[in-house]
Amino acid sequence: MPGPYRWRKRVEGHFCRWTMPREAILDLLTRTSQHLTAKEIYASLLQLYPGIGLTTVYRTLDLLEKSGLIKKFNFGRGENRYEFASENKPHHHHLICTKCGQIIDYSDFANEELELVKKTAKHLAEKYKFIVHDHNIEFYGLCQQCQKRQ
Amino acid sequence: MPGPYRWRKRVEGHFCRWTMPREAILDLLTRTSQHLTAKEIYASLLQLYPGIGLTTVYRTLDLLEKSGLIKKFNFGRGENRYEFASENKPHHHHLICTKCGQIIDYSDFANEELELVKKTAKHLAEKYKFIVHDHNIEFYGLCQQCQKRQ
DNA sequence: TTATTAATGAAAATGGTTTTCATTATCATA
DNA sequence: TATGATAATGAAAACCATTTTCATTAATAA
Ligand SMILES: [Mn+2]
Ligand SMILES: [Mn+2]
Ligand SMILES: [Zn+2]
Ligand SMILES: [Zn+2]
Repeated sequence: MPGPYRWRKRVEGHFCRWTMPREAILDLLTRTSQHLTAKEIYASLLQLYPGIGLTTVYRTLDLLEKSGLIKKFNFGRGENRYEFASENKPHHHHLICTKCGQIIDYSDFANEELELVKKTAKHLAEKYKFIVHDHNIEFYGLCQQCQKRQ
Repeated sequence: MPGPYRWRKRVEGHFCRWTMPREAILDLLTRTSQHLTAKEIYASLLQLYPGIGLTTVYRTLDLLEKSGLIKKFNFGRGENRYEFASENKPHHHHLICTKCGQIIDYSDFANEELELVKKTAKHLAEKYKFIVHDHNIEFYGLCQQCQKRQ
């Protein structure tokens, strides 16, 4: 019920009404570096905001994604994961451990990668008349811990 | 019940027993250029093999994927899609239309891409002690038809 | 303050996938 | 070729992330 609505101004125009659950969900995502599922977000907010519903979490995540404030990922483990996105935050991709599910953000070789991505996107636009809006790059393998334990 | 079991020899060692459903599913995937869902495979085989069960399709796809004969993709539309994979088949990535779901294979700039991927993988191995086994690149956007209609 | 109606949350529904379990079919062995 | 051990199958039920429904609540404009 409280809430200074820190995000209201930055979010104006995207939403008809700005509410407590929306504030809480967006705020949580801006504070964590993790890639959370809807259930994890729900569980985390339940302490602060006992009345919140999982349905609202799903609906809010959809809205936030559609307005470009967050990004949705499916790392192939059944549930979607979300992370905050903004212009300030540097463009990055993911390293996914196929054993434990750990996700590492990396942005190495961002320039070279961007160059290749741009070039490819331009080429694909010509060859297939396909307009590229976004791209996704991910590496799959084993994290350090999972290499150790066999 | 018939079936010359065309794939048995190439598949030896991966499976305890080679069966009609396994032959049929693998054969279908080698014959199509599409990225099929379990249900699509099931529907397609039902004509040829009326007794087949969707459960078996799911189980077989898991096995085929684990033995590296096919690849599993989640293009963010709820169901997984599968495609045949082999050394002969050139390495490629995907262009996904976010409106109609069409999937286009492309392998342009494969050399440059592979170079960057290798370099990045090596760097990530050093920096994060992460062993890269595979990678995935996809472009999202609008196909030609979907650009036209609106 | 009030009225409008967008947003919420509980419960039920949905849909892809997995599990269970009795039956069937494969294949090594005789 | 016949046989037995057991891997594989398929129908039904369970599972689980997500969506839909609908009565209630709360945000905002007037
Ligand atoms: Mn990330
Ligand atoms: Mn493909
Ligand atoms: Zn790991
Ligand atoms: Zn399209």
